[in-house]
Amino acid sequence: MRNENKPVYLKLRDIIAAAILDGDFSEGAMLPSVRAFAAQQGANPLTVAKAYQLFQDDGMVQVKRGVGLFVARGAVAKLRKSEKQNFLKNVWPDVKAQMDRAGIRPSELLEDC
Amino acid sequence: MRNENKPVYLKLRDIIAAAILDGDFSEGAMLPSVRAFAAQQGANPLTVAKAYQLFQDDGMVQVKRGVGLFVARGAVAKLRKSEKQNFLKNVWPDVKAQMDRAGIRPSELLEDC
DNA sequence: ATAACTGAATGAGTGCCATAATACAGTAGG
DNA sequence: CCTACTGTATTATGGCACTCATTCAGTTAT
Repeated sequence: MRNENKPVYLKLRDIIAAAILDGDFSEGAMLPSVRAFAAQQGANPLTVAKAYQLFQDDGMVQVKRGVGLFVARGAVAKLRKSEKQNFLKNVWPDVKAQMDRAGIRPSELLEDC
Repeated sequence: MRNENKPVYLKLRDIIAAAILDGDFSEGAMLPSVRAFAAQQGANPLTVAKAYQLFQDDGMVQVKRGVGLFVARGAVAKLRKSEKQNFLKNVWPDVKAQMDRAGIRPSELLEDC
């Protein structure tokens, strides 16, 4: 697998990012507290905090100390753009090389286009 | 990046796999010795041995102790099949999910089809 | 025999990850 | 005020994966 070999704090980051992109948390909405999310995911609160920290560094999550963490304005578009750039720059080249080596044609993967 | 965060022995594995799939080493041919390949790649011989070990475990590389490592019969087809199955089962689902979340359409990535 | 090459095992060192146990700091509500 | 909730900092610890230096073991050619 690919998600299994990833550190917990990065897996948590992905879960949060997916939730934000899926609209589970609108902009301005409060995210689950560190302790609550830790309990829900069966993880350590500090590990959750480390995951949240990644979003704070990018300004996608605003912290109101003593209150909670909130999805920043414009975070959804910013996150989607960031995810896209990362995919095109870091993920896709390797994926394409892997496909070429394995002899996989794109038509095997897609129904449309 | 993605290859940068990967352990050296897995990067070496990929290099070897690509070389075999590209036909740089035909079936029955001797692979570079552990020390030679290590020197060539600027890696430690034991790390190279660990990479080679992965192929031995799958029976794609035959070892003649004291002589060298050789590409096993049927290894190319076996390797290509293995790479394909791994891609379809472990890589592609995550990649597709990532594309959907980031709003990337397949047509942005492919010229043909 | 001996030199020069092969792969392989043992053990140690290193760094990241995850956790635990506290303690601290800020905010809201009764 | 006080309680209960927020996020955060500190320190220590255990575990695990990766890497490597050393050494051993097998083969071949001279």
